[in-house]
Amino acid sequence: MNEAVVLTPERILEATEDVLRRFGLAKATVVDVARALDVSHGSVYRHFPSKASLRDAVAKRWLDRANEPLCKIAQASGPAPERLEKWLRSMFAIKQKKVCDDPEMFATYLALAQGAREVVKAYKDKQVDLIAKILADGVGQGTFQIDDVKASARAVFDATCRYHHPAHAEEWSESECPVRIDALIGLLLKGLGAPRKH
Amino acid sequence: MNEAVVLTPERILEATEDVLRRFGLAKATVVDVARALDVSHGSVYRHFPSKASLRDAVAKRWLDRANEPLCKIAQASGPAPERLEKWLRSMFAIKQKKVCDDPEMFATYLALAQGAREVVKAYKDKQVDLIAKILADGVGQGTFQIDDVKASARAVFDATCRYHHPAHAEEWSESECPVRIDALIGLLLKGLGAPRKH
DNA sequence: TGAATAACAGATATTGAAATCTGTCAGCGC
DNA sequence: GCGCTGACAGATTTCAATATCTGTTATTCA
Repeated sequence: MNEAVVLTPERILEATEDVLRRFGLAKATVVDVARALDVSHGSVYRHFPSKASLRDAVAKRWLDRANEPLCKIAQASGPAPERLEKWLRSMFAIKQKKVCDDPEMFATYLALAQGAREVVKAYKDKQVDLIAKILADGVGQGTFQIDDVKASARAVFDATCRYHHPAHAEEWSESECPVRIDALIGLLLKGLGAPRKH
Repeated sequence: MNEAVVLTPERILEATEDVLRRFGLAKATVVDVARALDVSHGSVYRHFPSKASLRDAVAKRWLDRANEPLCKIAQASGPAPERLEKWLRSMFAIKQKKVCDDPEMFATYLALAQGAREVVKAYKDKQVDLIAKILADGVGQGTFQIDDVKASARAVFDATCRYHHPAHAEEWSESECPVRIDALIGLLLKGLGAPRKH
């Protein structure tokens, strides 16, 4: 009965992800999670005040993991336009990969995210901050001409929403997508005041 | 029994819209439509081969009606940048108005549209064509600098998706929306090569 | 003493039988 | 004859009884 192992929030989150993977969001219950850990479901409530808070924590873990590579790009050095393009393409690629690799799990996390608005908002705000970081670098380098960095970062985030917001995930596999992404990124870079080489 | 009035597709569509308004998409049945027209439901099937085709026709009517004012703007004359801005803002306003005025009916039509992919695709393509028309005018006027008008039109459409795609309708009422729309439109106009008169 | 439990109430989900709906078609009546 | 009807089969939906789940708490046990 796992008597040597203490029950931690971390282990509960791990088990919850397993249960979600196996049963999906609709079928996953706190009782399932407890069963997977071989404890009573009451014990789970000692570490998370509600099922909703447990779901929020899982969502946060997932989003934070997905954000890691983007943080690295934003904090790197180099010409801002290239870095912004790389950042955007990475973001699209990360999402696209998640859908392709395991559409079912993606759907599960998507549904999960819909109930964790606060967490999602923080995640989006962080992404806008990362874009703003790159834009600010570009202004410093003279490659971007921007009045309001924060507002422009938000505009870039909004403008690319078709290729990162999960509501549009179904359309990411269309064949014209890459060409359209190229056109969009080109338009945005030009709008930020970065002359396109070639 | 309405003996003087012939049963036409038009009358059926009218009745279907009424039924949808009253019962919503989930509850609306062909039997309801027939009852509203005081005919047997078999008669409806004389004019529409299936419930799906009836729904498609209703969706098309609705979308076409919504598109009318935008066609006018695209076909008007005047400086392209101003016209594009007006076109985009009108598009946002039309959608936003629909959500505000009757959120329930909007949800109904949204669900309806999800099942009428062909119709929706045609509608979107038409909107991209309208944008392309304005862009081409701008190129002729020297106010836009664009390599590929068609691709740029699509990029503008994609970039503004957050403010016209119904998947984002819930966010349209947020207080920062207007300011974010301003930033987005500014960025796009700059990207199209139109110098902003501040 | 403090982490875990087991029993519990109210809320939510499942299930299968009954009702309704979709789509078809032979026939009625204008 | 032509447009409509009404009855029908199979698919889908409803509904209410039944089971399960969430969140709480008094109790156990180490």
